[in-house]
Amino acid sequence: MKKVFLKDIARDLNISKTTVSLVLNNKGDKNKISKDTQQKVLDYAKTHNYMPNQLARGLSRGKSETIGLIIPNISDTFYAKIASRLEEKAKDLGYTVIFSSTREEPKKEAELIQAMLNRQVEGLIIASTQKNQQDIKELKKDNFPFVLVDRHYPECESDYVVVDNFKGSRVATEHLLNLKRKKIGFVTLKPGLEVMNQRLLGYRHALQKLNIEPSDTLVKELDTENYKEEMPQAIKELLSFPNAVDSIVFSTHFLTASGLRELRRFSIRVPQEVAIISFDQMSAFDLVEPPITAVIQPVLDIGDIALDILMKKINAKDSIAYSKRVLDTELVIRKSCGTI
Amino acid sequence: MKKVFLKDIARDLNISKTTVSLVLNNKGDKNKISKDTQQKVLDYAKTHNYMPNQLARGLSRGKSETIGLIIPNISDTFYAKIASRLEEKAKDLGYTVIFSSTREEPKKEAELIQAMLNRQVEGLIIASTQKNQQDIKELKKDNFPFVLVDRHYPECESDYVVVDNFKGSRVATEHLLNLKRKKIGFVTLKPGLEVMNQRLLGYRHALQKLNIEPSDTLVKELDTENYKEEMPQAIKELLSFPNAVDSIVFSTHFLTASGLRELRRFSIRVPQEVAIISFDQMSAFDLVEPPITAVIQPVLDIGDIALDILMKKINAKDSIAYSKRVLDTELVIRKSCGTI
DNA sequence: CTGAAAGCGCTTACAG
DNA sequence: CTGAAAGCGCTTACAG
Repeated sequence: MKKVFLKDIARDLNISKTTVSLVLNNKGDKNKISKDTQQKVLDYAKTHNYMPNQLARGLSRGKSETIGLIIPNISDTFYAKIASRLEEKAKDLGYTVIFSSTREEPKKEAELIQAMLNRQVEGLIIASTQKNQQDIKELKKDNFPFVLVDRHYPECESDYVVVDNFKGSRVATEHLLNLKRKKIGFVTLKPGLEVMNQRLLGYRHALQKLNIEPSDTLVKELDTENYKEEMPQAIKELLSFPNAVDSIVFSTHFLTASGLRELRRFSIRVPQEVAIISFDQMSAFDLVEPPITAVIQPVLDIGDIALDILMKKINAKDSIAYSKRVLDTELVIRKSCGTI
Repeated sequence: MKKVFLKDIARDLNISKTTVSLVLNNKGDKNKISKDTQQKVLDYAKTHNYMPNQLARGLSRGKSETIGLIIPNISDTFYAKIASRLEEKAKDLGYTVIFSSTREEPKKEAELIQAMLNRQVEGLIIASTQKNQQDIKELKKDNFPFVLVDRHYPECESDYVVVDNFKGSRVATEHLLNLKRKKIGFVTLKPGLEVMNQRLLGYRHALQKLNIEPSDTLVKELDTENYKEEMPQAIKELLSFPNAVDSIVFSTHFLTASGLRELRRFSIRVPQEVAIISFDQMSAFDLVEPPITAVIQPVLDIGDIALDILMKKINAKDSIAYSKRVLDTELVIRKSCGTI
């Protein structure tokens, strides 16, 4: 199959490249190209399987029909689901998505944004490291279309779609309190992510409402890279004096999985001795023993809404107001918190 | 930040675009551009944050520095991991990866391949629907660099890196047999995927070696789309006359998860009444009760090797011999098969 | 040492 | 109804 170009069609049909291009872009009627010519072009293109070079087209029209997705890690189920959804939706709109992972490194995030811009993406969807306000501001200044997902910069106005982390975490903690748990531990990641901070605040708030002063020793902050190594110590400390927790809130799915492994190793019965609850989940959390009660995020909605907003931005001539969406989480009660 | 182009640098520095381009592409020395000029260009580029338009560059050089990844579904943990690995490695080589999901539809696969070619990807990594030999052959004929992962076409020579599904499944079944299980069911997807076929054959082979004739009623083939709806019936049939299985092999991770849910619903004790083993796994399979014995695939290796092969193909002037890699799986024994 | 010019494969005002 | 020409932003033989 020889590759066929515009000029080949033009030559073989004895017409100009202009005419061919117009017809192929459905601008034949508007430009009053005779039905006859149009048909000839269409037929030729079909039989010779003509396919335009998107690089050339993009360069010429100044648009690439590509959007970029920047996330911490495509192999995290949460982001993979968002990516999957975005890709499906975007394809329907004629857009391709290119993705890249930051591995939580702000430097990489900065590079990736640049790389994507170089590739002339028309818009960006970013789950930021939240340590890169600089570049986000830059994008804003250039009026470049982008929407933040999962994580945004509270001090820096922009389009975003996130989840109410504070509330989700508060509700989770209250669930434990309602079940008469008093000593509630909180296992999370080292500060740096506003998302995690909000979850911590939600936990604190729930306790304070009941006049329980949340002791700092009840909060364990692990390193994103080394959480598996640090988990045993964290769990051990939570289990012993002065903590001796009767329940633990884990601030994200992989911490829950890791924490549960340790609880098992210490032969702690869940939920009898220690109840656990997870912010966010993995696909087998309902099969785990006990099935894990979790705060669920509306992943698909996040993808849908983010793309909607982005497309609006891309297609808007003038700058339009920011869309700020904060979605609710859902508490799925299984068995890891027991009953009263 | 105004965007700056080659011509801007040339104008401001009073030199030609040629010189600027040469310097920026590290061809300054080779072309004997004076150190002085080079430095000026570099400085200017740096301070003005010059970034080349990749569309233009790609068009001009005839290469896009992009590779395409076509998979059934990016939100499947298996493919997500491959994607993650590929992306990381590719980035180091200066390549961007664009991905798209086929949702197991051969028609979509065909479209996606075309779309990627239009975008001038330099190579393709494909986990095919295995119902699209047509397009694969086309790629071969055009001598276009591509490597098949996870699934290949046995009758159609090409580069590929897959796993020994037959052996993996045989080993899994033998594990059950060694534990004195006699009535072994097999839950898989409807025919169409050679991968699944191999796993079925591996299961059959293990039984036949012990002169057990594998009854067809022991094999349940579910629909990829509706497996959740079909699972209850399948499990029910396996549990009752004439099957009354004492163990089940599930041919892929999500079937295992779904099947286990049903076994629970029927209050079947695993592994006492029915042992289960899973081909492929999910991240929480070690936390499930009982922790699930599984055949593990070397995902990272698949990604690494596939990319290696692809890059070799891309960089080869002449056509080179096909690389056909069949990797071994690993049996991770946990508790879902019990002991003797 | 450096530059003018052609070319990559398209699109699109503009002219007739 | 249709075409010649310029242009998108680069790269790269070629000439001097």
